[in-house]
Amino acid sequence: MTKPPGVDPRRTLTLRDVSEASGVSEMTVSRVLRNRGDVSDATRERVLEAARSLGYVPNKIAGALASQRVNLVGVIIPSLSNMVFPEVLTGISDTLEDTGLQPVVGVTNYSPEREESVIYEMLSWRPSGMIIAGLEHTDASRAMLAQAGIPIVEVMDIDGDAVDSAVGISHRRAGRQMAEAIIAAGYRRIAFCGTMMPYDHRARKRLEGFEEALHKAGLDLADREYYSGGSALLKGREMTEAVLKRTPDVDFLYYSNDMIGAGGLLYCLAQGIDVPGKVGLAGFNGVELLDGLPRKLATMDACRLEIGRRAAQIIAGKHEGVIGGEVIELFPTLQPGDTIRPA
Amino acid sequence: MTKPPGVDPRRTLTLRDVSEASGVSEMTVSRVLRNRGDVSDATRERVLEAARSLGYVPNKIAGALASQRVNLVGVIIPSLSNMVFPEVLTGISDTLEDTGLQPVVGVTNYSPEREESVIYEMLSWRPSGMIIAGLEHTDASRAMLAQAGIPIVEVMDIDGDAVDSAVGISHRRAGRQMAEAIIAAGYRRIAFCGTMMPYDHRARKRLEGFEEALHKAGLDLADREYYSGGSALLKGREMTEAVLKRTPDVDFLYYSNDMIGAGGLLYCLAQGIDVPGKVGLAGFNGVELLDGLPRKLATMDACRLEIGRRAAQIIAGKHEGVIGGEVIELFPTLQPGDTIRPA
DNA sequence: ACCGTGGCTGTTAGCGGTAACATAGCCGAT
DNA sequence: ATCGGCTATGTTACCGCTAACAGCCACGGT
Repeated sequence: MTKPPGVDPRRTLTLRDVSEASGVSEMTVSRVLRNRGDVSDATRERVLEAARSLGYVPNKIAGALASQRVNLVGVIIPSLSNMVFPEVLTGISDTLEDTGLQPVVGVTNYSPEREESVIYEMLSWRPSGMIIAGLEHTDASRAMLAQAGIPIVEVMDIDGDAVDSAVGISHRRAGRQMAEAIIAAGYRRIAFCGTMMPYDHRARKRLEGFEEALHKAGLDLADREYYSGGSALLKGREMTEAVLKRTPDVDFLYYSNDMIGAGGLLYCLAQGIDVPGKVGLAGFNGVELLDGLPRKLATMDACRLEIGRRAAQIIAGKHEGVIGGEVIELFPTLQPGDTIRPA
Repeated sequence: MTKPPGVDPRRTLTLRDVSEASGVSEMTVSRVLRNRGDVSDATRERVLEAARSLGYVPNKIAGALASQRVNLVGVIIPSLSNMVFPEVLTGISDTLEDTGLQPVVGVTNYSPEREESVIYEMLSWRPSGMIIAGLEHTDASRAMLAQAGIPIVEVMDIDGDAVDSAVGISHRRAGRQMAEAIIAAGYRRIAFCGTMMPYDHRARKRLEGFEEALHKAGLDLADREYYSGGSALLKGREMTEAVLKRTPDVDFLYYSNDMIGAGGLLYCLAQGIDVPGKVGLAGFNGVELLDGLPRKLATMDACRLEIGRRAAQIIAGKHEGVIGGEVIELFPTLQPGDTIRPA
């Protein structure tokens, strides 16, 4: 808050101002504004009227300090441009809505150091709980979270050890399932296109599961291509072109997300390539965007809304007193769409 | 992590704990942790070591109350799923990065009532400044913002009256310019597809400017179609089909945003419609997504990053002492792409 | 009349920091 | 030796609100 020097006639108001304007003690005003304790209707009316006419806005900083209670829940995610995370956020907000808790978002840009400082910053506001994407954090981050004495929910992923609670899917399993479906459909020359980001652990785990299943079937990735930055749709197009030129006998492309998958799909259609006959395609996430494409891309839903909801429920529940970490695994369903040929 | 002295091992730590552990006063610890004032190197080291080994995280609530300073900037936007707003946010974060200020996001879902309560909630944390999308707010909202005694920047739009400062483009003018370009290219049977949302004031203003320019040229909208909810890409496709079936002689479709425009483009291409020969198309926003489409959609950049940056600069500047509302108009450029035929 | 009771309101003492001022050494200049 | 001027550290008084408890008053039962 900027404190203007000198005597400011528009000094920010305090309980005292409302108390003087309504002729009762500050405590009574506080009670009225929080709907707590017994206050007579007459007094309540007078106080509310005074507060309204003055335009009083309570100071939650002081309130939080005095009551040792903060109705905020920190939510830390890697990015806002991924679409996946806003959806998780939606699930969180919806569920928190009627608990009196409020989400506060922090973004790390997939950087562990940045994540560490965002965690530190958030904890310094003493939130009631924390929801954070992923299970991979720096040692310092984990220590801070563990020490904080508040419920922590790590979301999206359950392949690893949680600090406290976790809600998510097994990306390794998801990758495996997709590979199995692809193999079952008869594809054999399978390539992968994905992000270069070393810190997208979930994409990495999907690929690991995917390759594991390939190996089990005696196969290897026929080709692979990575990108970073830029328009995902465009990159998908470019990577697809690169792979198909370099390894013409590829008959399936597995993308680390739907956006690049959509780019690949548009490329194939524009080139007149028979999808899914000559080349099959699959992505990951089940983003809404896909509904508008000329053909439906095979994908797996990442249960984003549900993850947000369950995470928020855990926080809201603990807030009420429960303790102890729990791990909730959700199971994504494979949506074959129109880009894997029927087995 | 060393176990802190005292009865409750998991009690949250305070300055006093660090002070006792390092043998100096709380004040000195406070100075070290904020890098303020003169502290000898020896003491500094000792304090930092103690703080680190205890895992102390300062309590910003107490700090803010005592110092009357909060390094937060409230940012209120209608939605996170629009892509436009995350980009504005990026501009804001980037600029705020090295000012010690930190953005805190609130989402209104295009509801004025929700906006009002988000404003109230945010102001109750006494932020250093506030950035809020749009110029249209309830009377109560405007009053709160005006009274708050902090810099307020309304962003995206400058067609209207600002509470304090504003940074944005004229959507009315943007609509007009697009109409003029379309008319100049020889199109005459022009239709509009857009959102139904009554509170998307900027889309409304663009349409108003657009129609104004049509009227000036003696034209009227040949048809119009609205949607709400669902996948924008899909809706664009459906609306386009509906318009072209209902009014077959339409030769141009103006979309209220790029996403539905992209859907329309994909539909036209799939139908083998000659774009831009038989039908021209244009959207609005200049979203990155468009780069990946088979053909480039005509659009106008909404200067989102720049808006975020300038808004943040204003807050950061005022924070340093400057006062007085300023209005900054930015000028979007028309990107004709491949979907308006050359004039 | 007395006391207990319950409804309403006020008083006191912090919450965990920080601003502002006070103080203790230590130095060199007088 | 004295003093002023540093630098490094400590002390005090809040910031604006709320938990916990204290006080007051009207009322009804005995």
